[in-house]
Amino acid sequence: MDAIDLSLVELLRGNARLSYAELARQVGLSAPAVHERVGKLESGGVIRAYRAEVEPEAIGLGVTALIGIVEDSGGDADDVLEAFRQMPEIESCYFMAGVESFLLKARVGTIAELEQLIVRLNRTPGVASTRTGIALSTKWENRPQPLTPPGA
Amino acid sequence: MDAIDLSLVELLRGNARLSYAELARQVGLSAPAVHERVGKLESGGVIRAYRAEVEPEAIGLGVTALIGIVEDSGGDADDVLEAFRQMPEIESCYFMAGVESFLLKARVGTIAELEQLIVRLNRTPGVASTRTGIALSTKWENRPQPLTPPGA
DNA sequence: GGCTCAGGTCGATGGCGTCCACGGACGGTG
DNA sequence: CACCGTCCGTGGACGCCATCGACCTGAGCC
Repeated sequence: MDAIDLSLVELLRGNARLSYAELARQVGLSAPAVHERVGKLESGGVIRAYRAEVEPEAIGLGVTALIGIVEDSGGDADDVLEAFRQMPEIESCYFMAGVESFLLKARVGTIAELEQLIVRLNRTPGVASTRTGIALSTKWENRPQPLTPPGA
Repeated sequence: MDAIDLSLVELLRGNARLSYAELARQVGLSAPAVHERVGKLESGGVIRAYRAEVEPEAIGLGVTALIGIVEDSGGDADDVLEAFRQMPEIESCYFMAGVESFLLKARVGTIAELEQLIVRLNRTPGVASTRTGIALSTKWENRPQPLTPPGA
């Protein structure tokens, strides 16, 4: 992970469809060299995926909610997690410090679907209670921040 | 936005670096046709960006926090928003229903940096108080959910 | 019917991805 | 010091891909 790798990561976070030739020009290496570096970043787990970022409303997912989960004292966190994983509406899942063990970001089409999701969550074994906040609008999301090399 | 557009979006959400030729094979059109469709999806705002998804720890951003913001009664939400926008640590920003007007997802390198960020947030004009939760681990994030055509 | 337009296919061409052989820099070893 | 792997890069070659223009086809409308 040197400065060139960092530049490549930053370039690809900004635009994942840049060609290797273009990346090569930007970092001052040849295309095969860049190809190899990016390959190593991928297989080394630094780059996890390349994703198109889509306007959620355009694909019928207009409702965003953030849901805090309080765990049952007797429950097993792994089982709860597995149950969450089965629910495709849950886009993100964080294990949190605090009373609410999990924070979920969910995306659904309608408030009715959100209601159904919350019911399902509350019925899930290991879940004691839920607390839902609705996002009225998303100002921005997953904005890449400029990379400062570790130790700068 | 027909079924083919939806497939293209779904394919690109899964892997943004697919070639037009490969997309064409998957949806059963010619490459130029796919090229034109994807171009329209981009310029129509359905596809907002293509991003590489990076392991945050690998680029020195090991601490994830979710911060709720209570607004000052006298403040202007736009000014607050603009102040948030200037803080690169804030990756996502939702305008919420409820007492806490905003929910922020922030990513920093160390707890010390998080402390500094919280101090800056509390000093921001228009911000009455903040409430910070720390993510101990990210189970998953921005998982694309299977697309169901609107009305299915 | 015949016009027009949207949206597709086909063919050509220049650039790109990717494989391979080669070469210099570096560090450990007789 | 000379020697020799190893790492990491370059340059060339070749086939595939992106992209443009020309043409085709079906739907909607005078």
